[in-house]
Amino acid sequence: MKPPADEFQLMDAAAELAGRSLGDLAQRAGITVPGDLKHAKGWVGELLESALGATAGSRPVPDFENLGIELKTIPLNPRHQPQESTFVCTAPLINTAGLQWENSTVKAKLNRVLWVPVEATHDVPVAQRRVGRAILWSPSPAERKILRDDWEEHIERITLGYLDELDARLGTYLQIRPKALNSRQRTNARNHIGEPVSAVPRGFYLRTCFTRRVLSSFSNPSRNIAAVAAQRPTK
DNA sequence: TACTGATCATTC
DNA sequence: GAATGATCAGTA
Repeated sequence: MKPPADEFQLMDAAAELAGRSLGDLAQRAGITVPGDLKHAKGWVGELLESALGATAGSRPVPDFENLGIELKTIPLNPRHQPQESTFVCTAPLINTAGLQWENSTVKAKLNRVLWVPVEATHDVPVAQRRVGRAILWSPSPAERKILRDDWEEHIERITLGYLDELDARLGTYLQIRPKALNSRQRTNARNHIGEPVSAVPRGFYLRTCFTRRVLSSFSNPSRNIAAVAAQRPTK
């Protein structure tokens, strides 16, 4: 699939995928469907990237670089709600002093996201799972503020060298969790007195409750309108 | 059953 | 080695 030239081409391509099965998409792309995702955890995401012409590869930039749009597949449980957290990007553990939210990778990636829901019921064979309607989303001012506050709290802990305190329970919407080959992997970091130390690599993740909010606001128009209205300054 | 910490595959 | 794509699986 060629990279979309603009947002409309991307949305057309995404709309064309709605209702199709992963087996269908894989066949078109000439890709074999894995029996399960245990040893192919990124397979669905990569299939959708291929189907929509994403270009970023493994660089820390949005998938559709020219459009500034990030592609995220979102696994749905049997009730068709998001069932997993969403990886955003690697968390920096060194040289974090002076980092600003405005220049952060998190902000760049979440500024505009194409969410593509995909059925993820374990009982259903991977090939039979269907793609849902894609949503082109940007954070509301209220969401932006919370994401920024979360990010700044995490970065401050890292900058102060309190890595031991980094914990998935911190952060309202944005959390930090291990992002590694295994628990033995290490990367460079600094402790609270500025000495070089080794630490498990971390990543930023969006909590499941956050993606549930995002999707439900789109599937329930009145709720979405209410959310927008609530942000309008009263006068 | 929801959530956190652990893990798997691939690319550059 | 570090970035991407995530889901798995044990436990609270």
